[in-house]
Amino acid sequence: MPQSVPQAAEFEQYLRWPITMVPDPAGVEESYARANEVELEGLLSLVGIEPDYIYQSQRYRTSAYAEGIRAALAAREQIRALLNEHRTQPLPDDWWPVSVFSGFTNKDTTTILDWDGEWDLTYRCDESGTSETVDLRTTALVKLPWRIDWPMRWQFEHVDFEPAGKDHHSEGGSFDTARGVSEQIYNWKAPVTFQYDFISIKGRGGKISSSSGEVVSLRDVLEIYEPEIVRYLFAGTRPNSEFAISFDMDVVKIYEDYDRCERVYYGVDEISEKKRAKERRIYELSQVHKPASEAPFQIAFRHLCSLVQIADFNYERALEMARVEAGRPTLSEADRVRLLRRAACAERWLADFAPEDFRFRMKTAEQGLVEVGSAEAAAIAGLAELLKNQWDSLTDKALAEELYRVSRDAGVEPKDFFVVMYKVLIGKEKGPRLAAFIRTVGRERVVALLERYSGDTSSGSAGHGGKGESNE
RNA sequence: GGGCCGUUAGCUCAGCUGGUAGAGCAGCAGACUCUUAAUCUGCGGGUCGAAGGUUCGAACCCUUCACGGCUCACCA
Repeated sequence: MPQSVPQAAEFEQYLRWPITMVPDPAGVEESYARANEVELEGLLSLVGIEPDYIYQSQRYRTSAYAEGIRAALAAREQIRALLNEHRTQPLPDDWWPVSVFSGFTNKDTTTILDWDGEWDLTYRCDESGTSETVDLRTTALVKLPWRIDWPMRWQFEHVDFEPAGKDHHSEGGSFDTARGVSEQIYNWKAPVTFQYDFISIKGRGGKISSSSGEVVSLRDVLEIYEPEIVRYLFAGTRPNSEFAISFDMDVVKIYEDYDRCERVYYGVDEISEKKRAKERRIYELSQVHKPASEAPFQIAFRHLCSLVQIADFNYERALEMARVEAGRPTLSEADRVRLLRRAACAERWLADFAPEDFRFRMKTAEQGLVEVGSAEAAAIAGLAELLKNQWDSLTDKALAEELYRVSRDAGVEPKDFFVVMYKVLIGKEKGPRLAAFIRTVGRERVVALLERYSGDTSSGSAGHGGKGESNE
């Protein structure tokens, strides 16, 4: 019973039913099967995949496969022999190349009694003990098992290209037997194929496991990665090699890799001609829409993580900070849309997967003060003074130097001063590189936080404390 | 048991149709005293899992072996 079904007990009754007849647990779609289709189709379009869908359930429901099913029945012994080639246990004597759902209980617990050589199939419902004869041309109850269903559909839909996972491509796997069935029974040449490897998930903190039943879907991936980057993961990896979609620190690296690929594509980064051609192609394949004519404005993911937090998760403000930093007059609408989504991914990642070191929240003037010693208070006051008076002339580098000067003037070890500053600004002992951080946060906000320490002083002491927990 | 895929610098991996090996991260050093995977610069010699073979020449081809992982023989 999948985790996505909250009413597990109530749904017990549908076990062994065709999934197309099981109701949607959410009560929205016509069936559980359809609900899953709708979900997937919606997600696929987000990454730019918009196929014409063929619904097998409709094919079966309308008896479109009647000919194919009859052909399988007629070739019963031939198919049995083909399948037995790769089986440890030969198929039992009463085996038929079809499976039947009971018209009485909807379950697949049935026994086939007879086939008349044409369209009539007689079966018994094991639970009710009732028998009936159905016509293949009108019934929706008769299906082909996978290894026969697959080749039958190759012929029916005229499939000439179908890659598949390595489970199908193992010797004796379903592609193997399907090829035989397709060519010998259905007179259809097996499609061109290749084998792709599996994709795994990394960095979800051990929660993901088959035993817990937690499943990671494209939806989860898209909460962390932009659609283009999801495509990039696939475009940049050979199909037949395994890779993992990471939710841990690798996320930062993947974003950086993608951004570099983008810069190469637009000729911003120089690279050898050989590699360039490859990177360009990977970039093209990664796009959901046509690549823009101009290089998009980039904000590094890791930097955006900081900006988004400084801006208290107001994405627009985060982008505005980045724009100002980069000295750009404006942001194009396309850039805005893209970066807002990236900001949302950053927030999601910070909340769910980022190491603690990445996370912080700006202190507000309403929050209580942290304890600081008198010397430290003096240093803070000195810095506040400096920021008020010389803000416009301070570069990152100049400010960094001033930080040392200010703290030494007040008789505070720079190392301790940094700790105090982080506590004052974000309530932690560490944080982003201080000088650049202060400049990004902005004068008003920093000064407002610092000036609160100008008045009375208490005799606290700045404590130390190791902090090095990382999850793995 | 069969099949597939790996085994390249500490780590993660690139190396197209063979010409004697590379990128990121870490690490080290330096940008006046530094703080996290948000700055910049310089530095890395690893018997390319092992042994044979083909070749003028192999990490890339062939054979065998070792180790690791996945997969099939139930189901869609």
